[in-house]
Amino acid sequence: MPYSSVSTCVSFVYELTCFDLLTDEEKELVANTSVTVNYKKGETICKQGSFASHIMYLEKGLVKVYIEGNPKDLILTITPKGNLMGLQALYEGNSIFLYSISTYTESTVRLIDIQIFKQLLRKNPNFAFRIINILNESTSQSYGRFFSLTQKQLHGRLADILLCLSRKIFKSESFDLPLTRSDLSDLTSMSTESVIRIMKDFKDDKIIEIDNKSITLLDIPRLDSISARG
Amino acid sequence: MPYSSVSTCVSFVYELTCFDLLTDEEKELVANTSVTVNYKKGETICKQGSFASHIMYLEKGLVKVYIEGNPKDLILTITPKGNLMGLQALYEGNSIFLYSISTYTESTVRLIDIQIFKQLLRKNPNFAFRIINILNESTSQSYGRFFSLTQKQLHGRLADILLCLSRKIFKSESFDLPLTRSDLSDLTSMSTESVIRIMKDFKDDKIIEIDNKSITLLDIPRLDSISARG
DNA sequence: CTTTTTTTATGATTTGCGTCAGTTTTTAAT
DNA sequence: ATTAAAAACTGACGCAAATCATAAAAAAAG
Repeated sequence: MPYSSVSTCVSFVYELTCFDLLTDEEKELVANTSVTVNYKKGETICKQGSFASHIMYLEKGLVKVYIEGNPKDLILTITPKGNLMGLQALYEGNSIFLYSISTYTESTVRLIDIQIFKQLLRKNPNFAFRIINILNESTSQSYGRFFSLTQKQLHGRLADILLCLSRKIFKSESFDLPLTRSDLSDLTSMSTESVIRIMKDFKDDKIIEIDNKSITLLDIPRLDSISARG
Repeated sequence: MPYSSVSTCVSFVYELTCFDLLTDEEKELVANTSVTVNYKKGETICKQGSFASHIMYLEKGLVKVYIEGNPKDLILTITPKGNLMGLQALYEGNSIFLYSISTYTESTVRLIDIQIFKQLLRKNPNFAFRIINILNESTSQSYGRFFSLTQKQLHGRLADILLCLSRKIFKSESFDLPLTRSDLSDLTSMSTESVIRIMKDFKDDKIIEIDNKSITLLDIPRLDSISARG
């Protein structure tokens, strides 16, 4: 199962910094032309289909990137602080957001004018190449998630998400989840009831421990095995 | 249903030409350092997980780009001639293919050394920006397919694929399918039997006409409606 | 042309998982 | 503290779609 080790929930690509590749002059240009905005929990940062005037950099918080659907949305990634968002809107012509983004927790976003960003791409090839790297890393993760959601059944999908949250977002086998079971059901493309049932299965099998919002992964090898078997 | 109009099967992004942005000198470099290779029907062009030494340009044929899974593969896109493949392997360090590619029909591929391609990206910012465009267009289509496969049920998924084949690949409402029902089942993430049954449903409802390998879309508005309803 | 293999087709059976309906617990608001 | 609302949980039920079994048709190989 080649994709079992690939992250299936997050865009954590942007630990690849890109701004350090800019000249001092270019950095200053970005600093002078960008602004930061605060969002409360649950607010929408950008809306699918709307005109993309900015590239966004998440300075603080946790957000979801999702395609709006009826009746259910498809969550593409969870993105923690330190990451660029909206890069897929970079086109030569006018561009629109492919997805909506809203916050799980209180967040701070730096808005970088997309024209200035494009200008940097055209002026600074190393910067452009770095952005290509970031886009490709993001695509790689997107494929991992794609595979998980289309080829695995419920237990495998939930195992994937728990492992990914633990490894990529919280970097600990024990963490406080700021997501509801309903959020998890969106993430795994399953019903809320199924999330609850499978969480209970995992708990009964001593694979995880749940205390209210706190989750501890007790048996990661078994989660990996469940993920691999699908 | 916002993604109903998005293509759900093909990477047809590369009608955006990129080579015309190269200088004559750069074009010559590509011409002198690349080779073409012929593949028979069913052959593998590149293998997921292997070292990516080349970017590939499909000069002739029809191929599938897919993630290998057990027991079923996940087809990411169908790609017709005139398109670049393997761009997602562009990394600053050594890179591996995220997916395998194999041919549906006899195909010809131009292999462009990945180091030379990277060199072009670093030297020619307009070229690099065009590649970003192509990658983003590809991602956009990938999301459309992602949405289709995860949020729609069988009839909607098959309608999506038939519409996409008609509009993007064959550019006609009548075409000879070089794919088997089993290929279609891989494309739609359903069982072969389900493909056959739903094709029959569509045929009985006079939505499509099937004569052996030849398919004609008789009622495209209804297919659109089935696609939109999921 | 004949045989073998692949593909297409169809019905019967099973099952994974969503939906619904109702209860308990937690969180938020007053 | 009290009430209201949201989230978590549980069981019963139904259905979409996979699996299984088997046969017919088409394609490929001999």
